[in-house]
Amino acid sequence: MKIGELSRLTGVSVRALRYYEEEGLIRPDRAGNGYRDYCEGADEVVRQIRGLIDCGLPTRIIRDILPYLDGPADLLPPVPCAEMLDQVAAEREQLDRRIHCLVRNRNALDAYLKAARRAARDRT
Amino acid sequence: MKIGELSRLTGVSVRALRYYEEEGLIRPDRAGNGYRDYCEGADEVVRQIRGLIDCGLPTRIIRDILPYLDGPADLLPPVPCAEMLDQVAAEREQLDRRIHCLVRNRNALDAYLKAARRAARDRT
DNA sequence: CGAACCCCTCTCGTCGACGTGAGGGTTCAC
DNA sequence: GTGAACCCTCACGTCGACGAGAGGGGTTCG
Repeated sequence: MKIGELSRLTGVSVRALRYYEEEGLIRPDRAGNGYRDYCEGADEVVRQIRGLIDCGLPTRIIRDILPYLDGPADLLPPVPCAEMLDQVAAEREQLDRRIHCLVRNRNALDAYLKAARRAARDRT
Repeated sequence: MKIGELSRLTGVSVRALRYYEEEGLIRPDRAGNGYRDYCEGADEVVRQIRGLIDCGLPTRIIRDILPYLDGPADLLPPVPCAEMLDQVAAEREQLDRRIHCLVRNRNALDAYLKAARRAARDRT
């Protein structure tokens, strides 16, 4: 798959895809003419990356945890030394904190919307 | 409360606090000498803001939803016109998408950690 | 053959969220 | 009353995540 197609498939700009490669997030191989050649399933990886960037994770951290997010296919832990596990666990905690923050605020918005809609209904 | 104290209390830099004011996220009043005077509870608001910024929300959106996050105290919906409710609902959906993304990835890390630790245990 | 449409690299610009002084007033302890 | 520790307002610098364009090559269609 060439970069343009991947871009259309994911809604991520060509420039951004090249940037992700620069940052080591994704590694397409190259065709004879120098064109990037993305493998099957690259679109899911890109959506994954986009989601995490939207959630405020810097590319450095995404690069670090991406190997462990590829699903149960390769759950064979690649060289799990203890410090590395600690680091992954720390990132897990970071994600957890973000989740708690977002959930709290989503719930607050829900409560507001509920109250506002009831108020609107009562006024009719 | 002066800005330095609030900074120490929240771990947010003085510069960032001034920036939040610039962006209309928080409105301290001023003492006679021109010093910002933050009210009781400002620290919680600041932590709120920090959390959302860490989660990738731009200040513009935080400014929009902040009025509806202040807890059940003022659940009296301030002027809820229909389009505004739609916009709040849309922001709610945005939060929800981010949450789903983070939860999926946190779970993936959990699965990895579990497998890795089991592997480590089995090898001893 | 040439025009249209891909793709490449490189470089400079931009935007949000601050960091970092410069230059100057305030308050408090001694 | 002076030095240290705050505070203020500009204003410029920075860093990450791209946008936008220059300059050039590949391929496909009529």
